[in-house]
Amino acid sequence: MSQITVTLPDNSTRSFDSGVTPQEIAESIGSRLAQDALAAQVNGQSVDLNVPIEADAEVAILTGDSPEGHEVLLHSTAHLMAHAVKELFPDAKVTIGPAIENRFYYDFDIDGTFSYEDLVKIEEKMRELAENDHAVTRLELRRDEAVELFNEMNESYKVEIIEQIEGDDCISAYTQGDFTDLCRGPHIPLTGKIKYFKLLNTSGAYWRGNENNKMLQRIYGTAFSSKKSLNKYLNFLEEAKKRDHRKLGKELALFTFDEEVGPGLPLWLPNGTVIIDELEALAKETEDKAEYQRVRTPHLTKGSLYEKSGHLEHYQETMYPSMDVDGIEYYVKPMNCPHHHKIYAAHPKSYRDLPVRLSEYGTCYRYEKSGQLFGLMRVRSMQMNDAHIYCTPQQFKDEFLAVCKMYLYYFDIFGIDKYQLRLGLHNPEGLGGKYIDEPELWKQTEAEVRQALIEGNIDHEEISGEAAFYGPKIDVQVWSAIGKEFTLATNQVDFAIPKRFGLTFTDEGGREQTPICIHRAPLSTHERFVGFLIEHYGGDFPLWLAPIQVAVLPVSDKVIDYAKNVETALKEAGIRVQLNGQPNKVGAKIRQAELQRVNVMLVVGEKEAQDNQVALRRRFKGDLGTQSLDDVVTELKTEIETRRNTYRTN
RNA sequence: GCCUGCGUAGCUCAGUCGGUAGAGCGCUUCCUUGGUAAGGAAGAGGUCACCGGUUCAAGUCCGGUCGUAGGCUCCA
Repeated sequence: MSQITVTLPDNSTRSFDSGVTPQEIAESIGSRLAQDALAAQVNGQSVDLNVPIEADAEVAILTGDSPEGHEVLLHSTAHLMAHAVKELFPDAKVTIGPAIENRFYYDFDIDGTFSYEDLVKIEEKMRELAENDHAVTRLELRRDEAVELFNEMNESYKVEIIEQIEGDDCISAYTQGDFTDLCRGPHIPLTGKIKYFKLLNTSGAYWRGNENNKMLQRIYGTAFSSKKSLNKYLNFLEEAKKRDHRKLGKELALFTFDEEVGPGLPLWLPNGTVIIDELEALAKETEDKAEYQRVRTPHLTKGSLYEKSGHLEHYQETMYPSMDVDGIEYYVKPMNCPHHHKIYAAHPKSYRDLPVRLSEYGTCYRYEKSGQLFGLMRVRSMQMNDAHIYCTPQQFKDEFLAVCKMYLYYFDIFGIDKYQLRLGLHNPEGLGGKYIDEPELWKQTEAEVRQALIEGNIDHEEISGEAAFYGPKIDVQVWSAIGKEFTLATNQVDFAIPKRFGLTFTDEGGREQTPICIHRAPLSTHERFVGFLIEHYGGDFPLWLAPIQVAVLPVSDKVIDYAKNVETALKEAGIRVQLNGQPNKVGAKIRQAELQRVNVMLVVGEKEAQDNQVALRRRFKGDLGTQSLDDVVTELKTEIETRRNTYRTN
């Protein structure tokens, strides 16, 4: 028998007989590794542990600690769950059951639904099947054999999948006990390797995600290779719930919804409005520096404008129904762009006027389907941090980059470091339908955008079929505390609508030309951005954003007059202050301030009153001793004015 | 929009077998005047989401509507 050389991840090499399996390699390294091994990677390809290796190869043994190994574990646990469901509900048909980030799911076609009690039973059955330690074996079939096998089992969804698998590759299935499932693999070798798992929740899910298809029943679950990491994940889910902006929004009295007002229509309470005002102040300051001009436009507009802009054609289902005014159709506006185009068109433009940058905190209304609404993150009335930049083709790259840089400037202020920039491109099949039919312009604009990003050294990912109907766009994705993904900032290039609106400028040679338009909303909508910030900060806003910046806590009523002086001094310095004059002990007042997440507490008693001092206490830092009132005011003012983001030290 | 769960005081929640509603926090008043996360007492506060049905009797059972939660799909 010939020998082969196996290279391990630490670059060490070992010799084995040809035909050695990853399991045997793991055993030769150590019994602990052999026990923990779930699958292997051979030359970067994930494979089962019992696949013979015939030639020299790079081999990595996968345990649940690696992302790839964890994925195998999750996927195998999905199979275990399907196995359990088939035992308990023989009429259920299996469909798909992939691993997703830290979780897995499996969709079943069953009569009725899964109840919470069913979940408990399924989990029990899974434990039983795991303890039986069934071998998981791979089966390789020709297409016709596979169709026959799954037809016999009456698994029509699997047959549909097999028929759509491309290429002539053999089709694989995995069997454990009485359960066989179509699957590419790899899988763990024994069900006994699955020890720490939990089913999380159920939901409906359309077959292939298409709402015209049958609704299946989905079960989500999770699995880990140790009890510790499972508990860590479950604990993370609990902690995330505490950061949920809907919960914190209620606790901190930031916003509310009212049944009689309507779903998706938030009411901003005074505390939340403070945050919005601060964001607007930041945006105005930044946009002034970048030479934007502010404009205002109406909430209502004739339908004919949206016919011209293409919104009625491309966007109508997310617009509120029209209203009849004097026999003419009007709509509440879903976007500000057509109005801004009209402002551009109000006066003739020379190339000397460009770029024109029009900004507005414009209120828009969008009819989102009821099931889509989600706290502040997806609402039906919203205020955008919107602007449209009109420029010459020569100016385009610089303007585009300046917009991207503005995102990064904001993200730095807010300490947002987990985000992903996505460049959405058109796909040629969508031309004339989803996308404006200008193939050459698409190519040219996309190339320029890509070039601008490269020159600006801005990391991004390109996604085909994700453009706006009038041009390529950049979305900045972020994740909420509970793991939902959202588009925060957005930035779109529009080479089409300015032409439709007849927007022009006169160039150096006296010729009329059409400007390019950049749509941009770096701070998203007020609603979504505040929702995101609540979760980002976990309710502990930096001082400049905090609705209540300072709480003044008199030790007793004897010093209430001095406490009022302190309050006045802070107010005069432009600091948002709350005096707690309740007849309580100072401990109780501190507790109240802490629960409201007030970062700065000024305790004042007779000692402080004597020589104009305050005892400073800060959240996460505790008692910081007595200081002069003037010094504290100066310090706080600086912290607020510089929008410092570093006070939280834990 | 679709599937499933939930809806009781301002908030968090209890309410068993169908017999007309409870706690803690918060709020108001009074007592206490205090030194870094809860001092004490009393009081007010409810169309049990809404509409209808079953029943001698409905917070509880049934149907519908609205809202909300978790998903599917889309999006700022």
